[in-house]
Amino acid sequence: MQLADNRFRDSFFQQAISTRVAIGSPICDQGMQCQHLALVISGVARIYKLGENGREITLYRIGPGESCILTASCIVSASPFPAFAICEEKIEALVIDSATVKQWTDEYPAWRNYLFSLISGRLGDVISVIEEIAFRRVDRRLADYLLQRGSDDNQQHIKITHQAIASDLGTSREVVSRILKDFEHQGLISVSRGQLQITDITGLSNKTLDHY
Amino acid sequence: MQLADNRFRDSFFQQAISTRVAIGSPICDQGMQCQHLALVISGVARIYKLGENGREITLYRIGPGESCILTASCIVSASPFPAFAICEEKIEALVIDSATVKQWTDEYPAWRNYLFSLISGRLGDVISVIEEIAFRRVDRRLADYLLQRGSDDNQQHIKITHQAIASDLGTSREVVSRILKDFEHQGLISVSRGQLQITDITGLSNKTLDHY
DNA sequence: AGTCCTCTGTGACAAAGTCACATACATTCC
DNA sequence: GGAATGTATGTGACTTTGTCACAGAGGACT
Repeated sequence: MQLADNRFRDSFFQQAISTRVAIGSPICDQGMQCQHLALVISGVARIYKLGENGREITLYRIGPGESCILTASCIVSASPFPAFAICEEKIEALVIDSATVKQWTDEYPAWRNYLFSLISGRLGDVISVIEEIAFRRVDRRLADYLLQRGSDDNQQHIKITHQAIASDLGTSREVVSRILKDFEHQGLISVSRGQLQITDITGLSNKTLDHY
Repeated sequence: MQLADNRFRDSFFQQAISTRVAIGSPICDQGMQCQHLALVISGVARIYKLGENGREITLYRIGPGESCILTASCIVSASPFPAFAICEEKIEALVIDSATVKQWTDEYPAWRNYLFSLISGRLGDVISVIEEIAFRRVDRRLADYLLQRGSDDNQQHIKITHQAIASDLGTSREVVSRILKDFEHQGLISVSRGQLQITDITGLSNKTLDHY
């Protein structure tokens, strides 16, 4: 977002309250009415759905420069928050109360565009999730997931539990464990408690292909 | 949407072009850049995803008074349309080109709010779809689906093929056929070619319950 | 009657999810 | 060091869901 408008910049720094959220803390719970919009400066939040069977699925994550658009969407349409949000990496954020959000939306085009583009982006994210879970096999999605995670750190070393992977992909821990073991037997990765290592990137990449 | 603002009303009727879409016609294809926003006056459009295996899943439908918010989202963020849209019931619509949409968004608060609430609504719809396919069993979802369809016409008579149901639910035709046959054996419905009849609403309602 | 075309049924199999456990690893506390 | 505790992973049996390759069945039209 551009803070080109001086008036807006003033108002922004006047209204925004800085906060910190500790890792693991819940941010929003399903059914909450959102009174504030949080703009993330640093850290990561994970937005997810919780099924009655206890399974989870990650809808998307929010990083620096982004803000929880579900919150914004709730504020604008005054509907309850339809998911859960939790802090994954220590968050610094600027908090703006809902009345101010609305006011800015009326007054500042730049702010308006920022909100619109955030919502659009999330809508796209969420539709991608649908495509994944509705049409793609778990082993291929898992391969994709590992490659993506591995490319963060360029050592292809990933520190995560099977349960956490399952929660991201919206499947169960047993399924993840089984497939990881398969991958290991095929020499693509090596797994140990709470972490794993990709040993054959090209081999793993082939596993992501949908046409068998 | 309120047309309270006279200036807006004038501009609206000046810019909006009336169109009709025949049943079965495609409206948007995946990957398209949207140049227009369509406001549905009458009729229904179905927005869906298509998997490489040929399966489909319905994201949501658009009825009178609504408009394809994906289109709006594409216009605002200039990204390609991420799904398919097809006309299910003969549509009358008002078409507005994207430049006008943007202009109105800047000028008219009512229009802005309308767009925001549409996007929020769709985001909610799509998240509900995720919840369904990620966590609920197909038989329960199918029972829900039938009850909902049946309550349109209050005779609980539904004219639809198994394939169409499968496309709505994001599963395959065989699965739907199997479960429908189960329901029939349990005396809940009776099926015939291209249509079915609910014979035991309470029995079918019990099938929707997630706790076994 | 026969000829299309679409819709539905079926059986065998593969993939995914569930359940009830058994182990294995890591940390902390004697 | 060793025991206890808590979390993470492994496993087998089973159900549900998805896939494939067909076989029929029901209408519509000549």
